[in-house]
Amino acid sequence: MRERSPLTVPRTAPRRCTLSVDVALLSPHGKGLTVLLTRAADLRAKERWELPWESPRAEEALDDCAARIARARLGTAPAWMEQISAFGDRKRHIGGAEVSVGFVGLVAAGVPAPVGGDDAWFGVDQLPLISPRQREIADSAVQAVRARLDQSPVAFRLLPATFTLSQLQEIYELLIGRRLHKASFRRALHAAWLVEPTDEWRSEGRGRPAQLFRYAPKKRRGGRRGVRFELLG
Amino acid sequence: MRERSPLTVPRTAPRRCTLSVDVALLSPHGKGLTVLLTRAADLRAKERWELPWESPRAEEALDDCAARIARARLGTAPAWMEQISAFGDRKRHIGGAEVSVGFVGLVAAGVPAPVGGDDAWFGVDQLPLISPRQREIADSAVQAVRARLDQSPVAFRLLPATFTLSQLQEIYELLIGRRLHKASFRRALHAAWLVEPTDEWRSEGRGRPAQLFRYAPKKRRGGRRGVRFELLG
DNA sequence: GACATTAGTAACAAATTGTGAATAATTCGC
DNA sequence: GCGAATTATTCACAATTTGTTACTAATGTC
Repeated sequence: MRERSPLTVPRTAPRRCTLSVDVALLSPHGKGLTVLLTRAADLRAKERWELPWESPRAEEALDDCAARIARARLGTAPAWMEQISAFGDRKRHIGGAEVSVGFVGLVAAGVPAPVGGDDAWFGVDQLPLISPRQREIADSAVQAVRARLDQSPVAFRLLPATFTLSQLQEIYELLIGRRLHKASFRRALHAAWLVEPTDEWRSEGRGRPAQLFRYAPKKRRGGRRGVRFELLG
Repeated sequence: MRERSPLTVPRTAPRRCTLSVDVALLSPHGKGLTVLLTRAADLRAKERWELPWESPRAEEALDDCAARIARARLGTAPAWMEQISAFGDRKRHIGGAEVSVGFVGLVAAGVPAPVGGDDAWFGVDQLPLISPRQREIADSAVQAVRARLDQSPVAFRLLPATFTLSQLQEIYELLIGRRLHKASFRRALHAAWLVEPTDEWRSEGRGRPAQLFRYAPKKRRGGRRGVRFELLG
C-alpha cells in the first residue's frame, strides 16, 4: 500500500528520549521579579544552581509533574502555572535531558521556600550561572507571563481576595515591567468588568483610605474586546 | 548538605519517555484552512488517519525534526513553522507516545503533497477520526497561527514576492477566520510600514488593475505599537 | 489649621477605529 | 464607442479609545 523510503523508520514505536520538566517559579519582590533556584544536586555540574526539575513518572501528565515539582519546593501550589513550551535544541541541560518542558509559575510575594535551606530567590536580571537550557527557560518564563497577562487574570492570583486598585496596579506594573498611568488603568479595568467594589475601605498609614475590590469578572457583553493592559501608558 | 526526601529520585539522570514530534501542516483552500493527514501507518490503530509524526533522532533538535517531517511530506520546507507546545496529558497518541511536541506549519495554497497517494488535505472543521492527542494538536494549531498573526509576518509567507493588497487581505481573512474592512486593513498596513509599492500593476480579468506590493518592513520608529489585524472590523 | 500623602474622578486633547461613499481604471455586452 | 458591471483605491467623518493634566476627597503629621 504505502511506499516507504528505506530511510524512514517505521513509525509504530516512538523512540525514548531523556525528558525533564523544569519549573521557573516567579515571585514579586520589591519592584521586580525573582525566580526560585535550588542548589544543584549534581555536584559534578559546572553550575552551582538550577531551576527545580524532575522527570515525569510513568503515566504522569506534564502538568501534574510540574505541579509536583513546585509543591516540593513551596509546600503549596503556586498561584498560577502554565506550560511555556518544549526546549529541545542542542543547548545543554544540567541533567543532560535531551528535551525539557518548561513551565512558569507565579507565587505571591513573601512566600518563602520552606524546604531546607537550599532554595533561594534571585532577581531575574541577576541570575547566577545556570545551564544554558535552563537559562533559556528562565528568560522565556518572564515573556510568557507578560504574553498571557491580558488574556487571563494572572495578576489577581497574586493578591488576596480583596485588594485596593493601587495594589492591583502595582502587580501589573511589576509583571509588565513598566509604569502604568493611573487613570487609564482604572478606566480599562472598569471597561473590562473585571472587578467590583466591596463596601470596605482600608487605610494604610497616611493618605486617603482606599476602597477594597474583589475579582468578579462579568460575562463579556456582545463579544467586546479584552483589555490590553500592556499598552496602557 | 542537602536533605533529600527518600521519595525523591536523585535528579542526576532524567528518565526516558517515549517522545513524538507531530506536525500540523495548514494550507489555505478556498475560503478555509485545510490540514494535511497521512494514512495511519499502524494498521492495528483504530484511526485510519494521522498527523505526520516521528521521533527525534539522537542529537536532533526538535525544530529540525519537525522540519524533516514536513519535508518528507511536502518535498520542500513549509513557508513557516513554529512549535505549539508539548502535549503530555493522558490523551492517547496514535503511536503511544507519552509526550508529543506539536508544531504548526503553513503551506502556500495549491502545493500538493507529492509523496505517494497516502496524504490528503482535510478542512479543519471536517477532520476524520484521529487519535485524541493529535486532535488536540490539530485544534491548537489553528489557534497558534491566529495568536502569532499580528506579532510575526506569517501571512506574507503564503504569498509570492509581490502581491496585491486584496490578495494579502484574503490571506488574513482566511487565517483569522472572518471578514475585515477594506479601508481599515489598508490603513493599518500602512501605519505599520509593512509593505511598499512596486511600480507594477496586475490586471486579473475584470475590474481596475491592482498595484503590486512587496513585503518590506521598516524599522519601527519610536517603538510604535504593532498592528492588531485581528481587531480590524 | 496648614501641609504632605494617597485615592479617586473629571475633563479635554489627541489618536485610533468603524463605516459608507466617492473616485479610478478596467472588462463586458451591446 | 458607450454604458453597466467589476474591482481597486482613497476620502471623509462619526464614534470610540487613549494619553494627560488637573481637580477633588480623605486621611495622618506637625
